[in-house]
Amino acid sequence: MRSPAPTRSVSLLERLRRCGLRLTAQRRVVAETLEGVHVHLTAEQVYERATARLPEISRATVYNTLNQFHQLGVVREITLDDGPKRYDPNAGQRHQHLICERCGTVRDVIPRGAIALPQRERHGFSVSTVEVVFRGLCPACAAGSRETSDHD
Amino acid sequence: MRSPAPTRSVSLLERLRRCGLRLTAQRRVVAETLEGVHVHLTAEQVYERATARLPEISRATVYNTLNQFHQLGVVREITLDDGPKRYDPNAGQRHQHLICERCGTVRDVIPRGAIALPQRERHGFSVSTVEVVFRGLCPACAAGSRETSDHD
DNA sequence: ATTAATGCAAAGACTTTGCACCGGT
DNA sequence: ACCGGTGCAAAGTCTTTGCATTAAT
Repeated sequence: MRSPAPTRSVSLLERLRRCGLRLTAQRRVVAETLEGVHVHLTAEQVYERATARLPEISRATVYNTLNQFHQLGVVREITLDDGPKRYDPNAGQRHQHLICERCGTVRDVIPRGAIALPQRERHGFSVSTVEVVFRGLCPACAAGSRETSDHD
Repeated sequence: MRSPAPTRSVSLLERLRRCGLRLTAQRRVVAETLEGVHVHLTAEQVYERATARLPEISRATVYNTLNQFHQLGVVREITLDDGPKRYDPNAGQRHQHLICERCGTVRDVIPRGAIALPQRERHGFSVSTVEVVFRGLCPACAAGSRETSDHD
């Protein structure tokens, strides 16, 4: 095959620069941590992984950074029924979530058709967005055994 | 008109008794508080309203009670992106939610058709439930003025 | 009488914040 | 050099918990 296309859509880091944020080691590490996985991590998990690459990083910075990313719209926040929030680097791209009820893993799924609420069922609300969450068991958990999360 | 039908589906309280829970004033008040509104309250709001009827009630009891109700499946928990959980007395009945992005009000809407994820987009997950949240502005907020919640 | 339920306050989980120092630009 | 960013620890928000007391059955 030919050389891998550099079309790899702008990296998180590049997008950060464009937003006027300084390119610090911490932000780089947080961004890389998020981009490297296709499941959605909690702030604590990001902190753990970031610490492996950059031991001095602090929790506060991880939280701050994740919030900044979120505000910039480059990362999405996912709130589960309990436990901490998770962060999804795949923002911008409209998508829905698949959550494993056993291990908590969160994955993206690409949307099919638009889901709309009929006028008469809107109770007068003006609807702007729709979120859909599918819950079930991930392959690993459905397989029977494991209880762990983080099937990277 | 004739006398109102007593068909009023079993009350929360009655359901509690059937679950073997003791019928205390606290539980009665919490149940009544939840049943009286058609928007979904936070634990704190339930506590406030309950206190009006039963001054001695404690926050702990409100939280405990809401959790019990949830575990019994008579009340549903709703987690927003931020802020505290909300409690929906309309469990059992399958429905979706309409959330006002300005004031945070949460209302129910009755489902239309089932929403399914095509086999090929399931990433191996076995999907058991689907949750849909519509976000927008409630009539009051859309109207322009107010910023308050709790349009009972 | 039994034993679950309550109230209180302390603890816990998760997240944000104030401030002095550090390091991109 | 400037000023945003970082790290630390303290504080904040929401929720749970331990234990002595109270009350439903």
